[in-house]
Amino acid sequence: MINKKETTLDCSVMSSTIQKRAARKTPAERAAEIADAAREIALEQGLSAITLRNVAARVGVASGLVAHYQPTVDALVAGVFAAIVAEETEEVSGLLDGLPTPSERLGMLLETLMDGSRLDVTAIWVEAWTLGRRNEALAACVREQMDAWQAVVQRVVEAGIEAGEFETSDAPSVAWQILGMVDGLNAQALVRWDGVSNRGSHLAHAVEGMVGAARDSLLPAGGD
Amino acid sequence: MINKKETTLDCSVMSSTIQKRAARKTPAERAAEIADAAREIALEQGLSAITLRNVAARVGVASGLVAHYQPTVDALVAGVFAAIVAEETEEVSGLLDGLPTPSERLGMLLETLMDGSRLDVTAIWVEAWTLGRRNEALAACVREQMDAWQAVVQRVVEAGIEAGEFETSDAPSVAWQILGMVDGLNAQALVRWDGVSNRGSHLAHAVEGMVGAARDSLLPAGGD
DNA sequence: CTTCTTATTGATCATGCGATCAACAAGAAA
DNA sequence: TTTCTTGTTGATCGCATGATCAATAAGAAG
Repeated sequence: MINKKETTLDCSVMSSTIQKRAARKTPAERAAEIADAAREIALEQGLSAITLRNVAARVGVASGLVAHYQPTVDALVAGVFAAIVAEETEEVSGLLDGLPTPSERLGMLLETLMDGSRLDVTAIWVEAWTLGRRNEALAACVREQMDAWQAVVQRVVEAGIEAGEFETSDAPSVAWQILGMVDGLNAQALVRWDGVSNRGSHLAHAVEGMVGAARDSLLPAGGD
Repeated sequence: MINKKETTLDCSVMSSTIQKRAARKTPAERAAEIADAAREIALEQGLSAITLRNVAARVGVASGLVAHYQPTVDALVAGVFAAIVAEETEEVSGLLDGLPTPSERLGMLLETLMDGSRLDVTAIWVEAWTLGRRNEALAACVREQMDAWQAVVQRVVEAGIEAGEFETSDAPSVAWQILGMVDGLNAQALVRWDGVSNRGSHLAHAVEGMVGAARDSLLPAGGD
C-alpha cells in the first residue's frame, strides 16, 4: 500500500491534465473563488444545488476546504442569494438614475424587470422564499433584499407624487404592491411563457391605475 | 433473541397505546389515508417534507407500505399538489357563481384571494414552482392547475366585457396578469406581512386600470 | 539549506433519502 | 377448523447530505 507515494509521484510527472493538489492561495482569494462557484451553481441549478461537494468540485478542491471557509452551508446559501440579488438591485437602480422624469423611471423599471432577461434571478427569489422556511439566515437576507428593492421603487413613486405626475396617498404600500406584481408575473413566466402577450404593457396599465398616472404614461415611447 | 415473539405477545396484551402492526384495510381506504397524511404534511411543512418515512409515520405504518401504494414519491408529491390546489380553485370558483354581476364576481375573487386565509396554499404554489424544476410530474400538474385558474378568471373577465362593465381587448392575457399579480402579492405576504396596508384595495385599483373598469367598481361596498 | 506556519486534504461519522423484496400474518373463504 | 389471498412489515441497498479533524505538504521565512 504505497499507493499514496505513487500518486504523489504521478502528480509531479503529469503536470497539466490531472492536478492532485490545489495550488495554495490566499484565504481571500480562495474565499472569493468559492463564493463565485457557489454563485454560478445557484444561477444554473438553483440554491439547493449548493452543497459542499458540489461547490468543491467546481472549484477543484476538497469538500472540507469549502466547509473551512464557511461556517455553515446555510450561511453560504444566504450569502450567495444576497450577492446575486443585491447586484441586480443596484444594476437596475443605476439604470433609472439617468432618466429625467419619474414616469420615465417607473416605466423603465417595469420594462426592465419584465423583459425576461432576468429569469434566472427570479428563480433564485422564488426558491429563497421557500428555503427561507428552513434557513433562518437566508430568511433574514430575503427580508433585507426585499426592503432594498422596495426602497428603490418607493423613491420613484414619491418623486412622481412630488412632480405631480402620480397621485396616491400611500407610496410605501404602492411600492410593495408593484414589487409583488412584478415578482408574481415573473414567477409565472418561469413556468409558462406562452398565452400571455404584452406582459409589460398590461402591467404598465395596471400600475398607471394604481399610482394615478395618465394612461400610457408609463409605456415606452411608441410602444403598446 | 425471541424478541419478535415477545413483542407480538406484548401487542396482544397492551392493546391501546402501542400498536405493533397496523390494522388491515382496503387498498382504497389505505390509499386515501396515505394521500390525506401527505396532504397534511404538505400544508404544515411543505411539499418537500413529503417523504416515505414521514408519511408512513403519520399514518402509523411501515415506510414500505407508502411506497407500495405510490409508484414514486415524486408522483405522490404531484398528486398532493394537484389535490390541494384543485380544491381551492373549485371552492373559490363556487363562491363566484352566486354573484349577479361580473364586477362583483371579480371583486369577490380579488377579495377572497387576498384575505390572507390561504397562505398555506400559496406556500404550496411557490414551492411547486421550484420543485417542478426537478419533478416533471409536478411540473405538469402545475401547468394544468395554472390553466384551470386562468380559465376561471378569464370567464369572469369575458362576462364583464360582454356586460359592458369592462373594456379590454385581450381577456386571456388580462386573466393571466391578474393571476400573476395575486400570486406575487401573496408570495410576498408569505415573507412580509407588515409595511403594506390595504393590499386588497390597491390591487383592486390596479385591476380596474387593467380591465378598464370604473374606479372603485371592484371594491366591496363601503370599503376602501 | 532548514524551519515553521497554515492552506489543503480526504477519510470518517451520523443522518436522511427512495426504492426493493422476502417474509409475515390478518382475515376471508373453504 | 384449515387454506389461501394479500395487505403489511422492516431490514437492506446505494446514494447523498453536512460536519469534523488528524494528517499532509506548499511555500514563505529564517
